[in-house]
Amino acid sequence: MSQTASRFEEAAGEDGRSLPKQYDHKAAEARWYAFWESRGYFHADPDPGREPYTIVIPPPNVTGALHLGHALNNTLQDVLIRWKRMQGYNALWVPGTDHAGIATQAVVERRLLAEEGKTRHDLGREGLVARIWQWKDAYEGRILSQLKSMGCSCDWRRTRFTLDPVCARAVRHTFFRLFCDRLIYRGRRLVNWDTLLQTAVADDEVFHEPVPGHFWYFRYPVIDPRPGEPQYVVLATTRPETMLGDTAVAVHPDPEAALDAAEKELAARRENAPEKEKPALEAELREVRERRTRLLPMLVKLRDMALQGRCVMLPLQNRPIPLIVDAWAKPEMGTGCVKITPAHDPNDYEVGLRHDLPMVNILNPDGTLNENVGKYQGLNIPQARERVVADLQALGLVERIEDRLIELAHSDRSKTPIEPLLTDQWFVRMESLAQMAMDAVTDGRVRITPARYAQGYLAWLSEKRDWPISRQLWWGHRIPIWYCDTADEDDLRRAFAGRDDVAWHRDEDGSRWLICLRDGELPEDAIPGHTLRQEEDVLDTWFSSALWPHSTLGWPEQTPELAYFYPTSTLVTSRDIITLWVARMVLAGLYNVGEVPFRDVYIHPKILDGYGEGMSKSKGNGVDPVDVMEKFGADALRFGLAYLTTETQDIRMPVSFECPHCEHLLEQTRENRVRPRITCPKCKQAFSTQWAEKPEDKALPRGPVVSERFELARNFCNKLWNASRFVLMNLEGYQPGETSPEDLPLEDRWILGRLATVTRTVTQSLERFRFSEAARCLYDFAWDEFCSFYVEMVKLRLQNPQTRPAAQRILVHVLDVLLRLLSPFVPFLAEEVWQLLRSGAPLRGFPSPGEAAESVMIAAWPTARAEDESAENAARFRRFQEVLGALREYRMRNGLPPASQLQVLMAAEASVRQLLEPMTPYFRTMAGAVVLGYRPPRPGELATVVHVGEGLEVRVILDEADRRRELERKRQELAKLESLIAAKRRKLADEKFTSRAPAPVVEKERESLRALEEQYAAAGDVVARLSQT
RNA sequence: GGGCGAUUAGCUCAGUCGGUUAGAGCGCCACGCUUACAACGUGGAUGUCGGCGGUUCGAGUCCGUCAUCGCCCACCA
Repeated sequence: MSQTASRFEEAAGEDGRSLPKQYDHKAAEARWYAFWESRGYFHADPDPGREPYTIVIPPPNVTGALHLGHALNNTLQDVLIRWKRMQGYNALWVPGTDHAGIATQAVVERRLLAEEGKTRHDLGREGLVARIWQWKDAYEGRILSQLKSMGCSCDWRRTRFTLDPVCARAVRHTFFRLFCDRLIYRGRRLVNWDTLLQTAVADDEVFHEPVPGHFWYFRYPVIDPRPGEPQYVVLATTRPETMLGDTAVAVHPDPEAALDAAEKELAARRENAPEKEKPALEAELREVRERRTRLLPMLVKLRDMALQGRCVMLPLQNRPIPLIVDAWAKPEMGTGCVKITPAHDPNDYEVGLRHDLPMVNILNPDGTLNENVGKYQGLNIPQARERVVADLQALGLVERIEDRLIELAHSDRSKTPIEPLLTDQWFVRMESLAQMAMDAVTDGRVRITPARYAQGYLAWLSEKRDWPISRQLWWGHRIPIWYCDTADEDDLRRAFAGRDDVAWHRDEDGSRWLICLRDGELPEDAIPGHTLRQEEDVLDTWFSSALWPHSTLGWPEQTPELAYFYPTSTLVTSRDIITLWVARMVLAGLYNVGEVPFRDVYIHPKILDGYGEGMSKSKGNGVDPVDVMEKFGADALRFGLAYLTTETQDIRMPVSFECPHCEHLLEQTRENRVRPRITCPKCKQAFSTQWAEKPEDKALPRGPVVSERFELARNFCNKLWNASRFVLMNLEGYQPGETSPEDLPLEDRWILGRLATVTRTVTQSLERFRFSEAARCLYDFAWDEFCSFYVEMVKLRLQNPQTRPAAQRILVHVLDVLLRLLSPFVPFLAEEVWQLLRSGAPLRGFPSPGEAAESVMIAAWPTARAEDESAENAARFRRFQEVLGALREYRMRNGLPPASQLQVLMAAEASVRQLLEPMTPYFRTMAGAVVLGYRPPRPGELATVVHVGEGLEVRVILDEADRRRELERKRQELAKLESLIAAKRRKLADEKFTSRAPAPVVEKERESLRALEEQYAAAGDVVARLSQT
């Protein structure tokens, strides 16, 4: 026995009597995690003799500490990995963290500015990156320790970071291969530009939010209008400043046909629309028709002018721009024509490409206007907007202004408005890669659970939009490209002769060489006589994340780990990164390794606050799992989360501040959750929150944020602890031995049968990722069956030296199996009890004893003993439970004092009597009822019926004082039974039912009617007897 | 605009293949500290299963529709 365990044994005492009445989670957690680690239980190494089961962690961002969503994600992974480990799989859980490029750099930059008033340019690239590494070290440490305190059984030797040398090598090899395969290219494209962080961001990193704005109507003068032609074109915009970059005005090629089509569509929609929407559609329809008279003639004229190559004058810039013909201009919208700003709008960009328009970029990377806008240069966007509108107004070119709510694109990271900007970026060509990833799901090589999420995955991939992978940041994998403008191809061939780790081709516009290197760095003078310049940009974080399942296992090296553990088994993640991450892992795995990265993807629910909003740092409604563990324990956190993980529902979790002074719980509201300090309404003392920044706030004790929804799990843990204490306190004289099922009393055979069923249910639930189902099954069994019945009943047998040994063996065995089933959910508690049980009962089992494993986490997962399951035993035990329940109810209803004894008469058929007679002592201990005999009441004996079952009537001897009340109750009962019986009879008299419903259902109804009639007869009999004087 | 999910007790949620009188935890009421457990025990009260229509012998469950809430995708000069 290890030192840890023997010291523990001493502390526990010999018979468990000195164990505390409340489970001390803190002591157990520290003790057993260290024990597991010291034994190397979390380690997994390739072993051809065993089947692997692998999970790679979704690497948490090093931006900050873990929140409750991570706790859920990792709890579920640990449940799976512990379960599979116990099933005998060689179970590997690879841990690690993600550098989260843009997010982490943004956090560190923000802090740098707040605390030191410096920007990244004050530190320079190296300085800033060094700062971020410091930050990363601190938060990585904190994250890993949070995972450990949750009990996560990761193989910590294999901890990876997406920016570490192993992952970096994988990134470089992937980039190099993609480059050689021409699947990576550089091009000038319109991208989402974050002007605060000054980087491109992907569509996925953009969210839309309605903000109040305006619709401005401007007039662009027509150049040299001919008679009958309009003097100017009216255009509408929500972003006036972009007009400075306009290079055309578009009009539809056939405005009349377009209006016809629009009208037709609206008319059709109106036909099918529900009444409520009809007025709105009606109005739209009128509007379109009205346009025919109001706008159509002019649109036709403008179209003709466009075909003649006519121009309008762009005001303020005094630049002629062409009228063009393009179907993008919808006659049914706006003013019917549209200004084209190719460099600052995605749709206009497409128009610009079609018509080969100049693309005038008007923005600097920081969001100020550049040299292309003359006197507006240097203004920021709001300033420029104001000036442009004012200047146009002064020229009389503003027709009108309307208020309007605009769905404005914002950057996920900086929360500032996104500007579409034309820049040089790197892209991955998605066509073939996306198809591979789609096929993997459609043909079932990757299974997504719940299946409905496959739809979004496929829809997103089917767009096959190229993936912008460059980011103008400093924190990340630098793009391994060197530029050379001056060399010719011969120079390159000579310089890199014989090297297979260098590849090159020309830039899209042919102006320069792009040279890609697989490993290491290229010196500036790698090509004699020419100077190389390295690309400044870094790669999108998801580029390295996409490689995670194989890069963590050592790819591109053909490591034994890669060969053995890849493809991994299950990926557990949340739905918001199915496209960003899951899809990209699938395509990267297929491209690099030629095999899918995982067989199963399980998508778990999201944790929401009491208002149904997602939890986040910025909202201030986040919960730190450490706070929950501190208050309730790691096991309660885990069990509580698993219990709440159902198929379709997100987890709604109202949260409270806990006053650190008086433990009062203060419900968190939208209003109070962002305050730096709160005064407890109960004890009137102040405490600080996560928002505390001022020293005087920070000095206050912190009020943790917790949720009462973990109480159920905490109470359950305590219940398990006390049931275990009971077993441990009754181990004296325990002797392991063979037990034959035939010798066991009903309660033993019942609990063994239930144990088998529970074992099968829990196993099947886990196989289908039904975590809540598994947890509920264990909860109900442990509490309502093991504790409330089995333990209560076994107490009697433990007192009798004759029956004690067998009772002990079964009791110990049931606890043993239960602990193993619970162990993936509540590993600390299970281990604590397991070790105590091991010192008192090292040999145990049914029907034959065996030696208990040295830890529950490496014990064998139970298998259901089908031969223990007996529907007959279950039914027999249920009869006992029913009688017991009826007797208890009678006691409570009549407010009998606890010490009083019920006197019971049973009228029973022989078989029922045979069943109930052995239970006589239990009626006494569990219901305070003495069975006087198996007979009907004698004449004059005052009694009432408390239970009627098949072949059984249970009566209780009545006090004269209770007669009236009981009479009244029975009369009410009769009335209720009467209506039930009437309904039942009607149903059975209905020929449609009896002829069409399946025979067993009809028979069941008949039986049910018979039972009701018996109850009715019995109650009637009681009424008759009690009514007599 | 397209898609997904939800609506069951005061609150948070289960409810398997359509089949007895619809469940749990918390909260509430009554009684009880009985040597495993008051973080507990025993018992109780609480329901138009969102509305309407349909299929069916039978609907919380299946279909249609409406309402409300949440999420995702696309788009809006």
